[in-house]
Amino acid sequence: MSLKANPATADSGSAATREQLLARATEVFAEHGFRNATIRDICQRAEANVAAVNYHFGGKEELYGEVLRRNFRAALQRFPADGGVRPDAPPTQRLRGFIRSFVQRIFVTGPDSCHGRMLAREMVDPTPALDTLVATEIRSLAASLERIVRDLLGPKVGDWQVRVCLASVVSQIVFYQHCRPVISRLFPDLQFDSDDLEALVDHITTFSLAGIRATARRSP
Amino acid sequence: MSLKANPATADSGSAATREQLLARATEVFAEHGFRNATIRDICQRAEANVAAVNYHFGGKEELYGEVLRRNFRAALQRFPADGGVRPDAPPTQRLRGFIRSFVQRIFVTGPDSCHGRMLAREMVDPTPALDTLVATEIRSLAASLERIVRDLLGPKVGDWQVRVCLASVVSQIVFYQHCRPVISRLFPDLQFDSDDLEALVDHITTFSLAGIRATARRSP
DNA sequence: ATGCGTTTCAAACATTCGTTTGAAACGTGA
DNA sequence: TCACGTTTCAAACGAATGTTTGAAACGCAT
Repeated sequence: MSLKANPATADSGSAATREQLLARATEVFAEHGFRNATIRDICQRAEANVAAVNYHFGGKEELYGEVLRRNFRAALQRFPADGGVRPDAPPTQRLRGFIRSFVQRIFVTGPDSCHGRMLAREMVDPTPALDTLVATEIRSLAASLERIVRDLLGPKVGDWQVRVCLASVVSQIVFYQHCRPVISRLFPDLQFDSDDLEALVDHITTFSLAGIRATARRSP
Repeated sequence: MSLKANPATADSGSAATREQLLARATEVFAEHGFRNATIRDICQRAEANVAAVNYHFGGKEELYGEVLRRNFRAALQRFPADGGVRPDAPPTQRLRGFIRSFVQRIFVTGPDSCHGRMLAREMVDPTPALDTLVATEIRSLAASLERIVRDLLGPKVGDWQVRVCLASVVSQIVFYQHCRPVISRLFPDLQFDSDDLEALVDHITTFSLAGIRATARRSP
């Protein structure tokens, strides 16, 4: 609060430092989580001083919040929730689009892969940033899947059945993110190239469609 | 290595201290994970000295390994993998038994709930203890589900299809463990009493059976 | 070139961590 | 009661952490 100015409006070399900090912090937070990530590690990779984070963002927590929001939005922009399928397409196709985009967000390599790992870490050590993320991003994502599932289930199926179907669909996707350490140890030779990924999308879509229809059949 | 004796054979008050350390360490490791759990916290709850962990177990990591193995076995003993269903029962019933036991292990309250949280933490920060756990416990658990799924899929379905079906079944269960922070934020009023739990087992079983059969129909 | 707000920097601060240490307390067989 | 191995304890150690600090370097309008 003492000699801190308004770095947000600065656009000289300061902005470059800010960008480097955000980029490297993304890596470090994804690798170690919020708590175990160290400012020194971030600043070293960004070739900045240890005080840079506090100067530009006010602290570790504020930096983390910005990193999390930024990367989630970037991933959602690269792989939109609808998977490129028109809203007026039949629900089976919309389901496939949703699953396809979600799988891509999970399996993408490179910098965009960080958001999934950060989100996975939020599941075991939630930070205040998760509340914001759920409210601003995840809730609308869930709502878009809910519309698809409701269209598939029909109007007579209750909210509870809808919710557990949502869970059954999403779970099959995020499983490959959240349980990777067990999967890779159980099946060390198992890998997913881009063809396998399409096959995986097919599988999850088929599996889910059958499951949803069976639920609809059993419910009313 | 200096003045450490052989505490394992001691059965005086020393054994009580050891048990308290194991019990309290279970709580603390489940709450904070291996890295963020502190020996001081554990020893304070166990009403023991900070040096007790090093004396009785040799270090934090050894204590953690013992806690993890112990609790996983305890949960698996309380809720056996087959769910109390005979091995010669039809595969649909065996699937339901497997799912039912798994759901109970995930949703159980009290001390036995710790092993699920610890395992969830291993998914984002694997420790050497995970390798042991996969080799000794999880692999056989996966094998027992694989037998069920193979019986349901039939002999003509390939290994890849079997594996993704395994994933689809297990994922729906562990989802409620791994994504609880998001679920509770999306649906704050959602809770699972014991009736809901049975309904959830029904749902996952129905959903999975339909999914597996659809996969079998599509595969050969 | 000068002055001033902005940005960087090395150093230090206050905590917290796992572990070690050496002595004190304890328990038990002789 | 005594002696000795076992267990507990308070204290301290060394390393690592987020943050603060005050000065130095920088950049640009005047």
